[in-house]
Amino acid sequence: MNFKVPRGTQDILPSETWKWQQAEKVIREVCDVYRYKEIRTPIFEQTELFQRLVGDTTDVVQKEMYTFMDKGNRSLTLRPENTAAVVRSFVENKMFGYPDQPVKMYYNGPMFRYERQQAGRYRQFVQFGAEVIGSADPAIDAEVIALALDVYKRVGLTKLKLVINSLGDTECRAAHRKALIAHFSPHIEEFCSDCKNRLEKNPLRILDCKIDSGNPLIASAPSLADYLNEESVNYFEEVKSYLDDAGIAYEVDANLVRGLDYYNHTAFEIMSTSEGFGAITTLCGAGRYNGLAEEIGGPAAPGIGFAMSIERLLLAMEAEGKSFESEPALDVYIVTLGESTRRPGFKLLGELREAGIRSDMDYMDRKMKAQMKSADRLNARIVVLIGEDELTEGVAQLKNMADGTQVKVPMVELIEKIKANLT
RNA sequence: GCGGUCGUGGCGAAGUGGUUAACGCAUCGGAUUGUGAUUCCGACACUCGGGGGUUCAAUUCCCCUCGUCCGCCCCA
Repeated sequence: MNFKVPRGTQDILPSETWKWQQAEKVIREVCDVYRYKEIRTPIFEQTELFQRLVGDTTDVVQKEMYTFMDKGNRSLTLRPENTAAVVRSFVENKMFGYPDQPVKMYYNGPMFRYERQQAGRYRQFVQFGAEVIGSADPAIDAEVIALALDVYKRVGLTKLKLVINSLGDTECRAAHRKALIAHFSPHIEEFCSDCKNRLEKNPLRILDCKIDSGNPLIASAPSLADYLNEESVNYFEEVKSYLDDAGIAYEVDANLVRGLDYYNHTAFEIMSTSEGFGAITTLCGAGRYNGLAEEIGGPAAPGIGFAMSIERLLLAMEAEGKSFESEPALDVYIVTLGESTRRPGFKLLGELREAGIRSDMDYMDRKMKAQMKSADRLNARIVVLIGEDELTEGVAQLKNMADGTQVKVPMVELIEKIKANLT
């Protein structure tokens, strides 16, 4: 074979699509209950949108984007995440003028990041996410968290951990940033090369560094929590109390920093605690992004949202031994014997399908025995057998595959009989 | 971008420097002129990811390359 899927991508085969459809069905149902409406934005956007909103210093923008020039010499990028696009659409379509505020939306679709593949990480992956734009009510933060958790709950996941933190507003982040630079600067030589770069660009990320996590300067670093202003502290307290009221357990991690620049105030992650899940345990990442709409010329419109990977949701289900209900079985398999019976069989097949009965027949010119085998393998509940004799008699054999019983039924009554047998 | 691992039929999986590359599953045909199980019989890789080299001889040794999976960074 000369062709292969591009690295980091995968085919989702017919034998696998059922569980994807089930996962997506759960998502739609939960979002419907929460009154979130689906939004579908393009797969690619202007490169600058991501540079501006996701942030120039982030790994996503610096080394993970699929960027290309189109024939009009425009720089476009396959979306690495979808919040930027949703905010763009919110502003572009003047959703801030909608009477029902805040605007609650969800999306589900492929995202692209140029990374080396490993368990639970792909170059093309599917993210489901929800965004609420227009409200800065701490209750909506709790609602968004609850929505994400409900999806996991509905697919049966229980080994989860919710971690939250407050990143504060721009004012406290600036003060904290200054303090971090002052703290690390004198000793920056002790840190890894990435952290040296982070010092000026985004010192907050040093706290998150896995390489330098043992360095005592990390533990002694000024905590963002100490720099939160009163408003930010109050907001965070409110969010937590809403979670408490909702009976949602969480863990506060002062070092939780998200990888994208636009986050402020509430940040959270949902991780799998299932053993043997692999190195990557983050199922869902999220945060509040007040000010993002203004960043691209829109009005002040605070927002919050999360994104979760369907691949990882499915992996987590597997790790916890959870699965969806199995696919519905084939109702009827038509077995024909002899050339003259094929056309009547095919005609019957059409009638069955018109009646909404899941049915199929042989297209491989198989012998009768092999057709029966096919019916068995396909898990057909009923086999309708038409031979030359049945044809001249105007009947068909109706065989119940579960108990092996077989009755002769006049063709005119066949569909009714089958329906009765299937219920 | 870095590190490790692996690459044999549709799938799983042995194997050896040398005459016809095990086996299991699946598939197809037959034993059974029109019936799903089991059993039995038969069929099914001019070829061992690709290229180059060493050798009388390479699937097996060496190099390169492509790809897989896993891990690091980072993330979903």
